[in-house]
Amino acid sequence: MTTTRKVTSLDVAKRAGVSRSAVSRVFTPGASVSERTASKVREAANALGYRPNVLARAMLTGKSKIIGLVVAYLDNHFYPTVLELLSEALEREGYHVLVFMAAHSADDVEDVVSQILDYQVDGLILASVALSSDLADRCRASGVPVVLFNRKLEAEGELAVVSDNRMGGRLAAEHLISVGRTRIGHIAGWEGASTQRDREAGFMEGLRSAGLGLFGREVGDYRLPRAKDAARRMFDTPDRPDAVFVANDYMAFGVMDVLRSELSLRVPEDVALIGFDDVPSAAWPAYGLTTIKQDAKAMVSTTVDALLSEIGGTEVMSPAPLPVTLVRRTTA
Amino acid sequence: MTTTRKVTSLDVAKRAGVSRSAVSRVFTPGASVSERTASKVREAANALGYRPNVLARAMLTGKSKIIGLVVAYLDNHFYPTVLELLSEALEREGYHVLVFMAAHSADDVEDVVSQILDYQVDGLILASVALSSDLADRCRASGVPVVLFNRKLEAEGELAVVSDNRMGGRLAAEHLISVGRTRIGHIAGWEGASTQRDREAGFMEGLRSAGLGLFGREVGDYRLPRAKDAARRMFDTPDRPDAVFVANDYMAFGVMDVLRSELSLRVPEDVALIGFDDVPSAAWPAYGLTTIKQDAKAMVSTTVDALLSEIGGTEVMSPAPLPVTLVRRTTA
DNA sequence: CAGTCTCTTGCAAACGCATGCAGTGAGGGA
DNA sequence: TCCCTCACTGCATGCGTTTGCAAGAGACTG
Repeated sequence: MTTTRKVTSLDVAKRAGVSRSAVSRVFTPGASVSERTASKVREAANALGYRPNVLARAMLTGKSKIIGLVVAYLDNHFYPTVLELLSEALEREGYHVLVFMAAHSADDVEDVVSQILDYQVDGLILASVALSSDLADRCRASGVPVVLFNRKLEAEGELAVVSDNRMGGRLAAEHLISVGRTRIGHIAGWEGASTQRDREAGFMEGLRSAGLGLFGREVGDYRLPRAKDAARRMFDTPDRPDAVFVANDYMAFGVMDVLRSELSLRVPEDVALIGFDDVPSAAWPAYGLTTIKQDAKAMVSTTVDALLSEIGGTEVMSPAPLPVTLVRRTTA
Repeated sequence: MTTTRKVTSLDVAKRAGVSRSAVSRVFTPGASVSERTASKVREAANALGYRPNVLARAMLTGKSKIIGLVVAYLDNHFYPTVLELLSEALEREGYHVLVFMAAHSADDVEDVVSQILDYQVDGLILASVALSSDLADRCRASGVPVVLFNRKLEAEGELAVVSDNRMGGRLAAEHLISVGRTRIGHIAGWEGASTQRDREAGFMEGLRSAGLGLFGREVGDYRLPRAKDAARRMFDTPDRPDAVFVANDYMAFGVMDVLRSELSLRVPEDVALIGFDDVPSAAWPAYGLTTIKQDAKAMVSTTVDALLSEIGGTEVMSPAPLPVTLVRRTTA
């Protein structure tokens, strides 16, 4: 195995008969170089297969062009979609994404963010994970802008991009009511999440406006097995709801599965179902899930805009919650 | 906004009353430091919130502890799963994952890999993307080990981790035959992929062993809309197959959807269906997809082992194709 | 008590690049 | 013709680390 030495700007400089500075400038947009040396350098660079070392550049400029992304629920199809969009959007801006999986414990997030900061990331996106205010301080101290995606912190002034979850919950309630349901239950996600709190608050508002109360409530923690258990508890009884608002699509699939397959209930005839997110598979005919759509594209582009602005040095406020819409399919 | 200066090893050194080398050694496992200075340094580091700058370390040691991952089909649930496993496994070894999305064009892959190399990654995992031999050379020249995941190159001696796709195809054929089907079709994935070629080859072998030929064949390119079109072409006719082997689960869902929802065919009564991968949703009752299971965990750990070995300097050969198994559910 | 060995520690030299500063030459105006 | 301007270029320094080398400090042996 021929251990090919790494080719540096000096090699290129020699071959092109110029100084290291010259080749550096050729690869730095906006620097002052004559076309003549530029072409000499480019030629030499191509011949040698030279490309600037991003890490070295990062040390010097303090900009690594990498964004840390921590994400927790990759089994929920909403997040792969988001990851893809995010990655594309950031690549378009010359950034790249360092991905970190967070277990769901706060300790783990702590740990993970520490590691991320070691990489001198230019920015940090936390998708569906909570951030201790302690940690937020550390980030701020490191000068790393942070934006929370699909989660917000009540107390702190953290930058957060969210949908109008409250309105979404309200829409869900109104829709179930509009199709004539009256015994309406709710299967909640993880109660520590702002999304859950907001969706449920809006949902309760909606019920209340119609003079209805909640017929039943179980917690699914945004996890599939728990959601199925929740469904079993809620429906394996004669006195059951005729409609449920499930806090996200992913859980709704599980709920629907136990309803139809285990309990032989018909959806929507026996029980109407509405979810939240509008993940791609919600549209698949096997589910045809009626749901509240979060506009993932808008969320992503808002996130990227906000983050890049902060990186650029302009302090920015959390954008308004993004609009959600009811997507009516067959389950309600 | 208080622009907090970045805290360096020198700051810690001063505070602890030692040299930069000392603090460096404290953070370098296996270096020679007395417990006394070590604790002084640790204390100072904690007080200042110091953590070594990974990028600076990377420059010097040449090891960035980051692995580039390029991935193309994130909508196919197999890959989020893989990403999660991969990321966890690598984090356990002290590595982190820089993710790059590749469009499906070869040009794009070229571009993407170039960018990855700029980050001085220690290794490269290409999931379901082809690698031009030109590019492979560039990587080798940079001394960056590459392993292909779920795809192999016929010609080159590239490191590749794959399942026994041929055997999988054969198992699929044998199973469909064993449940009494005789008019058996195939909906193929992208024909440029080795997975497709191997699965189909094994499948054809299986048919041939039973004296059967292929009843029909369409191409779905591993994309959902194309797979649905393929299904429409294959089944919207009186003279249709009574069973289909779909080259992966993701497409199989689409196929099943058009069969049941558009063409009112019953699965498996009218047509039996078998997929490949065993993604999580294959087990969901709404589909209950019979399929050939790829052991994602095994694939990932083999990949990580191979990559780390190569990074460690020991030349390693492509491992044998990993065993696959038939998972029988309700569609065949 | 001198000699040797082992354990620590600081010094200084890298790593690959960007950039302020000063210097070069050419061109243009007076 | 002279001087000023301006576009370009090279030098040298610094980014935050790691690490070979040599020197100091004990500890131990004979």
